[in-house]
Amino acid sequence: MYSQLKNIDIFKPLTNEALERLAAVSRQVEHPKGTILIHADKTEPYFYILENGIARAYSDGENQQITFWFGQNGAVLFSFNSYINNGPGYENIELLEHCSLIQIKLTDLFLLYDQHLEIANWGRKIAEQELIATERRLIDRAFKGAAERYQDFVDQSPELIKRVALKHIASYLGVTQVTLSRIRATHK
Amino acid sequence: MYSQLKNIDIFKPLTNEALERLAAVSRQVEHPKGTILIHADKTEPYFYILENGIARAYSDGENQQITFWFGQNGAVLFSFNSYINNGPGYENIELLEHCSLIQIKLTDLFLLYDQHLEIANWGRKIAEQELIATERRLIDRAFKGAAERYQDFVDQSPELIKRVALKHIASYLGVTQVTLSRIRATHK
DNA sequence: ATTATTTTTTAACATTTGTAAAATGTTGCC
DNA sequence: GGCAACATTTTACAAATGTTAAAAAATAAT
Repeated sequence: MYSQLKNIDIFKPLTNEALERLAAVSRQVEHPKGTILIHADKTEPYFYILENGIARAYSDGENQQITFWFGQNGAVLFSFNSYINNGPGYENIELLEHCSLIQIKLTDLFLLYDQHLEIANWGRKIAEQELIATERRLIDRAFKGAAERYQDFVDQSPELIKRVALKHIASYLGVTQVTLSRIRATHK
Repeated sequence: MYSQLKNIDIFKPLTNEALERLAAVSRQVEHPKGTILIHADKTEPYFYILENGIARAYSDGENQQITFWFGQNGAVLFSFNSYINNGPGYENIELLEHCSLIQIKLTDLFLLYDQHLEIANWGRKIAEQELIATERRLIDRAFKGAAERYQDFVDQSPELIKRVALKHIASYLGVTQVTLSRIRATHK
């Protein structure tokens, strides 16, 4: 396990000693495309790191499903509210392809946070990086039109454009699929 | 300083020992209404906790200014990108009233993060709470219309409605001031 | 108190985006 | 191949929001 974690970007800042502590509570899992790894309204007990494949987080509304996050190689994947407040979350996470993941039980991870300074700071940085990315998206929604957001997405996530259904990308960008189609028809 | 921090919500989970370590690097400051405490495009060296008063974070666009955050009693206040990546940020933070704040130098805080397990986890939780709040807002934008977002804001932040200019609230809610006026005219 | 300045509302019109439904394209399976 | 299921685009129309400008109201300054 240790030698496997070593190759994943998110673990690279860690010393060998910290990595071993994490490796001791990690195990590798694989799940087929279509698996719902995290369920809304449940307190989910696991934290994952995506080794291979892609996933999306979405919430269910009245008559729509909103995708608000995509994860690729190296992304951390967890129920925000289970992880942060130990309560049921609002998001589902679906694997869009066959995925291999590192799985860590949240109780094990929390124990390490309370015991190991370096791992606590590693967890702090994970939250901070997610935070800054999420706030950037909120601000981009205000400053950029839908067409520009689409273009940014194409530029910054060429893999996702190829591999993810446009209906998911549309809701991620904050528009309907019809609007996204119109944008694509115009800007090419 | 120690006895002062003790009364601020955000410090309450801490043990006396940790609180003393933080108190040792904290100092109280006051600034008048209108002060720009954090400047966009600058690496800001301080972290603040708002003791009294209200503040907003905003970014400047071509011909508009977008407010994307409000802080009240107990809020943490810092340049995201200075704090997280030690680089210049994108936000300005303006005090909307005369404010008293606790000021901590980021270099001092980072030193504590690297020395003190409890404080590292305290910092982790700060980022996590901001993260979950920010993501909730992003999702609310997708599921709720502008009128409902306004009503939620009125319900959840009655103080801000009273004390903050509507033009700032409009951009916080993701609409123009004209649209907010229309919503207010209809829903009363 | 009066004037000046800023904020908020209102109006008219333009634009964008949404909704619903049909048409077309794609994928996988037998 | 051909059918079924699903994804994407297109069309026509409706609704929501934006833009610009001006009036009204509120706030601050002298």
